[in-house]
Amino acid sequence: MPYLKKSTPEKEPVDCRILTAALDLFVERGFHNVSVHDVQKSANVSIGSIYNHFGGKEGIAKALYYHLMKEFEEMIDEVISEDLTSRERCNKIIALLFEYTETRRNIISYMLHAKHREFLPDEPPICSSSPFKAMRNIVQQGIQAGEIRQGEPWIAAATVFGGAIRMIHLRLDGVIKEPLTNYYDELIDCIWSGMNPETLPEYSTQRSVV
Amino acid sequence: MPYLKKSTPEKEPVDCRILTAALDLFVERGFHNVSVHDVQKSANVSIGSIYNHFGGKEGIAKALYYHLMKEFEEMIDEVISEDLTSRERCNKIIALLFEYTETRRNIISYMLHAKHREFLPDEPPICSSSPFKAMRNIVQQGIQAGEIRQGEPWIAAATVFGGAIRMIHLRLDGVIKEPLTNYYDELIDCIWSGMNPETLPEYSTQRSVV
DNA sequence: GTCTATACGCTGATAGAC
DNA sequence: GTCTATCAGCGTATAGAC
Repeated sequence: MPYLKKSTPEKEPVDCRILTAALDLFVERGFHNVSVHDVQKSANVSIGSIYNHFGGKEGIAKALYYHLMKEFEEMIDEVISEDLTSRERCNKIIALLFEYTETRRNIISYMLHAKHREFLPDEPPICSSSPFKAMRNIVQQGIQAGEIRQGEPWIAAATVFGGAIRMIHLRLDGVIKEPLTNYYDELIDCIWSGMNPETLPEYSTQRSVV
Repeated sequence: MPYLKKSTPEKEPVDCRILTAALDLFVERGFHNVSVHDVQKSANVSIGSIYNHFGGKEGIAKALYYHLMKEFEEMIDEVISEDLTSRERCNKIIALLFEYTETRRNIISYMLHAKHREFLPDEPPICSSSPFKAMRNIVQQGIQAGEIRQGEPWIAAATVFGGAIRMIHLRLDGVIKEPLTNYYDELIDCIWSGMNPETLPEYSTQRSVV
């Protein structure tokens, strides 16, 4: 399960050390509250080295963005490549996102806030980037296959993934105290069955669709 | 309908001019890419005046945050004070949020991203702030009243409001091109009925619950 | 209370030795 | 490719006149 592989910080190539150090610092203090010197110290590299590899602080942020985006995309692609229904694919993506929110907190945090922080002015917003497009495509295919209820594509995608993304935000902000994985089954059931009291909870019977 | 009242920029008291100018600049360029001089010029005030009123750039951001938070809270309180069911209250809040996303874009944007931008380090994250708590309370009451399906409070709140908030983000990022108000009815239906294809669309028959 | 002019620290970036 | 030393500019904040 090599989704979003973690780079071991010691004895990695220089550019990897820089990126991992920068990731942690950016997420903890925020991009603008981190100086190149901070990254340099934290990564045990010289300033010159940083400028040689990435051309500056913004260069680091961009490289980080592209790198994580690519891994995210690969994760989605792997889910797509498996033989699953569209609904199962949606569920699996949510399960993976929850899992990585717990185990790779900073990666998820950086990706979710990348555009809203003020670096990367020329980059397209993350929600229009290709992994998110792929997620919307999955929902689209589900609608065409009759697995997901008919409707406007944006609304469908937002309804399927909106609750999960919201919970990730709440968890990252420390508002939700328990691991997200505890909430997975019930959330999945809410997504598909809705919040109407007439719809009976089903999640106790259809556990672990993943 | 005085929710989140707009302050007319001309001939307002000085501190109001500063706040409205700062709001626009902060949202457009990002907090850290705006200097005090920028605010000063845009508001037609002197730097000294800014420091007299707010004590610095962070002071402006905080005052703005508290001011908007208070108005947001009043909006929620007004909805609560009306004689509505919990579900209608949820719907109305979503309708209002959509409306203000279209008409007061910068206010919504600032509030949504306030914590994720790097100012206000000591402030509690916005999702744990009182208006958001009030929204979760409404959901809770709906569950107790049997209007909303039983379940874990966080999941219930995230499912009810998550899709809407997600769409607001997509709209603010320019990914969704149409006004959000166009999507209101169908989204509401998805929230309560779920994405299961067996649930029939109802929104054509129960329009304008607000 | 409002303004202008000024100070000074920090930070991104470069030069040049090794 | 890596490092240290150094620079230049920006941006916050203050001092002090009005």
